[in-house]
Amino acid sequence: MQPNYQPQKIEAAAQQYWENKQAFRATEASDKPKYYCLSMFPYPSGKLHMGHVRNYTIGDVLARYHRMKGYNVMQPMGWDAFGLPAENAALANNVPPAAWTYSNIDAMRKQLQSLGLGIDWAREVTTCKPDYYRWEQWLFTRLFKKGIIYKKTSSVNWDPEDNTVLANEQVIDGRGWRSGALVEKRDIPMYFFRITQYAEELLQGLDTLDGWPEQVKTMQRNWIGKSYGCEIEFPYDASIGRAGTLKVYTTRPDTLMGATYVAVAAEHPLASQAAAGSPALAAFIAECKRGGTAEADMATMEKKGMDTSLFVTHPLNGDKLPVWVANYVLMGYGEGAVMAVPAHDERDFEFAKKYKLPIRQSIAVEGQSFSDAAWQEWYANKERGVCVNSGKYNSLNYEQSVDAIAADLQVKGLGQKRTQFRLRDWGISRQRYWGCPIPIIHCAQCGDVPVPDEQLPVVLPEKITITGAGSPLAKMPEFYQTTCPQCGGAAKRETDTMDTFVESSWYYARYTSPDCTTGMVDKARAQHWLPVDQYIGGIEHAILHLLYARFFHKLMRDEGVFGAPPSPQPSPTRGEEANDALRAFNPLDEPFKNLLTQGMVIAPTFCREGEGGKKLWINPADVDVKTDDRGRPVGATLRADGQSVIIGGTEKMAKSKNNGVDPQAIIDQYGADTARLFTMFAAPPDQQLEWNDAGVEGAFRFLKRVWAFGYLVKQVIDAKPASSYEFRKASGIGEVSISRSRSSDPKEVRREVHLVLKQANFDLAKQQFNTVASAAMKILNALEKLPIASQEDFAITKEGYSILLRLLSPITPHIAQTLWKELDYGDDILNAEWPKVDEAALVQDEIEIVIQVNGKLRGNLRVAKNADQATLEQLALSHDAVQKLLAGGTAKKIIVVPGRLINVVI
RNA sequence: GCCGGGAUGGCGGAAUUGGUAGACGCGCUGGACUCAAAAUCCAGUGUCUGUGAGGAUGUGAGGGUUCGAGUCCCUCUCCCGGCACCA
Repeated sequence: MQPNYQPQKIEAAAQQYWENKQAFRATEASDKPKYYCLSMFPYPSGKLHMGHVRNYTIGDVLARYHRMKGYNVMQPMGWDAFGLPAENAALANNVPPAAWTYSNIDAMRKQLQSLGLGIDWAREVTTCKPDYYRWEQWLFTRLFKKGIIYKKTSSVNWDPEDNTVLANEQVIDGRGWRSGALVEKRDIPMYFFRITQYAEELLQGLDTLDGWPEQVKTMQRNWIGKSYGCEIEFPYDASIGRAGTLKVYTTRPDTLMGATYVAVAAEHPLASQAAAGSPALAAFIAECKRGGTAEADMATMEKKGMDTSLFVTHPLNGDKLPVWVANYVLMGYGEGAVMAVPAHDERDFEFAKKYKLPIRQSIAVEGQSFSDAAWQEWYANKERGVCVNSGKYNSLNYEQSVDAIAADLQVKGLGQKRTQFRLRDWGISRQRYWGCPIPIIHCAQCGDVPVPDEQLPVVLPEKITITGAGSPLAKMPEFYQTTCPQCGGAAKRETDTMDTFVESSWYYARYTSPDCTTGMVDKARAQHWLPVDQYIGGIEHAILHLLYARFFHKLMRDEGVFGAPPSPQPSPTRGEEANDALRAFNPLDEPFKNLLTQGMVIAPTFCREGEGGKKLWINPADVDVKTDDRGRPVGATLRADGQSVIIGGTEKMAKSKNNGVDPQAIIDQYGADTARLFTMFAAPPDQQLEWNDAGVEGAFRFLKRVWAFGYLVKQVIDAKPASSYEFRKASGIGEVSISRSRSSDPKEVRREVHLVLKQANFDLAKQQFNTVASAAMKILNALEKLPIASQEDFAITKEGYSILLRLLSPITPHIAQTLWKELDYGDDILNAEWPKVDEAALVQDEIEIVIQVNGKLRGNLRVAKNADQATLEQLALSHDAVQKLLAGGTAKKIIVVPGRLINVVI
């Protein structure tokens, strides 16, 4: 055994050992319970970043821990290989997206392997390969025939200079990122997944996900946004062109009597109709169409509107209400029109003040007085309000007035109660090249015809030149010229590709049988491995990816992909009790049983002011930070020139701030175990992780101590000592006399080790790995204090060290495996049993309890473990500090918390 | 703007869920070893005050509940994630 810790050497050897044994190959043939551990697959950008290291280390810790706990673990890896960056790289470097992607995958696979992850690489899935996307196309054609996929027009960001659709991130301050042209909204036909048909099930399914963070479920609930309200129709007569009704949806029908105007979106038919006779209005509508489609922009822009000079009739009181066009009303939401109640909606209030529209109070709250001078919080309160100025509805509360108003609307045929979802259907058409081709053929005779099974996959041509303008496939006749599968006539293939969220919505299922050539998955293997027992990924995926994957799972279930009958679905008509039975987790309904969302990796930033105030960002690796004699930073200098630099904030590692740390550099210098230990130790998984070079050094130092201690144990083992003298000689104590203080008492050390192990088990259950790492440090600290001067000392040391290695094994597998074997604990720590707490070792005769006076710490006492309450009270009262504060008086009350404290109230 | 989080020493964080705030690590200070440095080891380290034992104070800000609050309630500030075409 080497006396020094040499990570490069032992990591290569351990990885070779696992490779030779095919240690991480997962098969269905096992009598152990299965554990499917999945980390979100990466986009193959070409370089591993710290976020990946963190994500995959967390997954690997869970996978290895469960293996030692006796599970048959499957941990796969693959590539989310379609997407925009490949096209951007093609533009920048003149490399075809396919070639760029495949070489990135090769580079990243090597990097991931150097981290020592326990991955079954035989299950690797690459989404840009036809054998994967073929089955996505297959599902598409089924869903198209079923009507789950349909076509409609929808708004996109249009760059009028490049004649290209832009992604939201390509729109910067309302302009195209490359052309700089002002972006406008343009309506184009797209394919949509009817996810709204599953809204109710997606909502109710959240109740079965006990293993998901409450935070994520709340975000999804709010995103789906089920609301209870009314649809209301405002009639108009032939005086404005032709007679009809304007339909709106509102969650506040109780305020209907306070409605003073209605507002429609710029794209609404009534708006177009009014614009025909008004150039000013037409100009305003054109202005509304300027800018991008991102919701955040729409919600933060200044609220603007214009009167159409049209009027509609209030359905209950017959008032004439003006129709306005407003930029904050969106055609894609609800009916594209809203009734405005300025007195009880903050947005309508602002709008009414700005355009001097009437504000009419229709809700009152006791003890509050209404004034239209300024908005007050209570105006929108629906719990405490009652109707006023509302005729026959006066003094009714929210529920009563909604019932009464809905009933009256229904009698008139002008409205009814309706539940509504905020969730919109999922548009998946992309006018891009590097994505999965949409398997549709457009025939002048037969319309949109799905590509027949025998013609799948529709293969994306990989030899191509990207220009950045327009859709490349639309310029390739050899791709789009085809014949109609139905009539055999000349036809045109669809040239749009699918949203890359489609590929990432079912990869978890494909991993169960990546080689299956007869369907999306092999039914038996999918049933064996699904659901994913533990899914790990960034919190930024809390809504979109995780919602789409849940949706896809249900689509596959209903298509019979898993080969089991679908479970009964929740339905409002089944009643609450019937639905209760569906609140238990069902692997056919939900793909991910447990979810862990990790925080981002952040790092300090440094910069200098360049010309014109432009900031030049400097990599932290090139900076020396000076501190005062207490360790507070007082300044920083650039190592290259010794001149000072500005210390910026701590931000997400990003190219734009030049504060990234290359994981490969850390692995090369310290080894994968150090990188893994630091990322686990520095913060709990769900929090942000601040990168810190000194902390990395600390992790490395700890592993060196672990190794050195192992070397010492090995020396004692090899010496085969038979007497106290020989133990002392072998462990290096020699003749030095030992005073057995509490920290060097063998029984106390053993107690400490088992106590820490107990806490570590608790922390592992909470998935709080930073304190598991600190538990390992505590165990080593305790063992180092115990002199090995006897057989008993050595037995406790060996037991403690075996616990330490097993605790470390999931986090730093290479060093743990190497030492496990060197010290003859066994051949393979992967299959070692997880250590058990010896409760007998924890027992103490005397315990320490705290004495408080009025809740303030005043001292402590060592008392017999089973002292009774009266004894404890007496002991507390006779305590010096308590006597002093009592000053001869008596205690009002004594609170005894068993095993913890006594609080004397005076 | 809307939805969801977060804030604890010089720094990352801990506190078994209302019971000793600051575990563990980093940094810093002093010491040992060394010709010296590195590495390693030992001791100390929230702040203020005191020679000292000690005392006061302290978990983003302000208020409240409680014998007792980092933890529960109310109000506010700042920071982060998402907002449907980045993945």
